[in-house]
Amino acid sequence: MAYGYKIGMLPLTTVQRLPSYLRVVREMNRVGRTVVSSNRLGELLGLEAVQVRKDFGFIGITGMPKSGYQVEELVLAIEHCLCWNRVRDAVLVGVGHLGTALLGYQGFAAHGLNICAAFDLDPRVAGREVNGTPVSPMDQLEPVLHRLDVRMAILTVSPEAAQDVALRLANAGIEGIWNFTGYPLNLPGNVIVQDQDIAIGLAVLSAKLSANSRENVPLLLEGPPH
Amino acid sequence: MAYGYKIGMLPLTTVQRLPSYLRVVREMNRVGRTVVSSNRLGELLGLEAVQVRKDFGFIGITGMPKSGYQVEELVLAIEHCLCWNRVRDAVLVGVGHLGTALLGYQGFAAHGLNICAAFDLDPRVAGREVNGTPVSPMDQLEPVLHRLDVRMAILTVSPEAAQDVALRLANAGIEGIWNFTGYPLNLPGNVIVQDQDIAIGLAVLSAKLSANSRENVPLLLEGPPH
DNA sequence: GACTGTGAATCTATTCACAGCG
DNA sequence: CGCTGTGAATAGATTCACAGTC
Repeated sequence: MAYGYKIGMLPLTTVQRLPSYLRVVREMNRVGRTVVSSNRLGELLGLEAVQVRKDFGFIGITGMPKSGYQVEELVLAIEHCLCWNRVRDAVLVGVGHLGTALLGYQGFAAHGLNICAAFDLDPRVAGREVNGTPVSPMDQLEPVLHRLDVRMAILTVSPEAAQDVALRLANAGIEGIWNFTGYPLNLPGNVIVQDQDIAIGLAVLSAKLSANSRENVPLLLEGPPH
Repeated sequence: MAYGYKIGMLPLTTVQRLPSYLRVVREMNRVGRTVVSSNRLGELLGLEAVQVRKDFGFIGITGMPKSGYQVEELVLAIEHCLCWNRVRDAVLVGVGHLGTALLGYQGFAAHGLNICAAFDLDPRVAGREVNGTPVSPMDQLEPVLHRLDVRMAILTVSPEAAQDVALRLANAGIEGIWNFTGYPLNLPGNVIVQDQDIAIGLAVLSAKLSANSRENVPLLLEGPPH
């Protein structure tokens, strides 16, 4: 019930690896390389070659014995899986430090994402443009959303405001929320929430660093995974 | 070889859930709540109660039948696991949109992280302070690092510069790199790299959104996980 | 009765081993 | 041969079922 192993027909873990495959094969495509083996890709990304082959099997890509996979075919197939071959509009709510950074991030174009409007409570921010995107006051949220036909929202407000704003987004017909607030949103089941909690990465790194230190100090510790 | 299931003696998945537990129990502690059941925590975080109990077992916390777990004990134990109860210094390299946002992020204090110095190539940025942290030019990286005794670095340079800068950090004695560049770093095995790839979250959300659309359109699709 | 704690069962993901093909 | 593709084996995470305790 809590887990969510599959997305459509793809394993979640496969979907999570698609962006890194895509980055590499796009670069290969750019420099004119036409084929690549699972072995080479695995080497570049720190994965087992079998895993790469299994993943490509899931997204319906089949390679050629002896030579490998067609680079261009891979680019198109992965973009298709993620819908990154067409532009998806999104709105951003909360133009603080992080919201501003995301509005200025150039990479979204390569991921088919276009932030077409932003919102903020602060009257000093609302009304202006931030990194090229017009910012409206929060009370314009519902009217603007009704005009725009947007399915996705990026939530970068404070944790305290997160739940309220998310509910307003859900009621205004938003289908997917990319939640940067760290607050665990409680929404009707038809709204998809993707949590992007920066603290998780920091937690893993912190724990690894301290496990590393304890290795040099006398303490019981498990060896590396295999 | 590629996976990394355990951190010290804790399962990776448990470590990844610790930040959300911590956020909730800190809030409970703040408002004066002294005990909490696994059931209640699971409900708040969208997890099974058993999972919560298993996780707490791993970090050595034991509760009381009938009443539950001591909130304060949980806060201390989780902070201890993640080393978030003492301050860990870090440097940040690459003061662009994202780097600036991270320098302005107030939440790091709650995670025991203090960014004590930043670096950037751009001479217009280097020499100034950004959100309270002094920014030095890139050629000061090694000298400053030798003076500071810092173990961790936050990498927010462009993907093109990522590998070079990471190598310099590794050579200067940095033990852990929090890598926001999306570029797969290739470093000596004693350096811990934690990738924070924003594209992964977007990929999962994109895939879920389009899987959702296809549900309403005629197409074969698996039901929810269970 | 309402919780915790845990072995066993289940489900998922990764890895192995090897057949098949150009 | 050098590569892909895949059934079988293994490892890990979650969930179930239930015994134990206050």
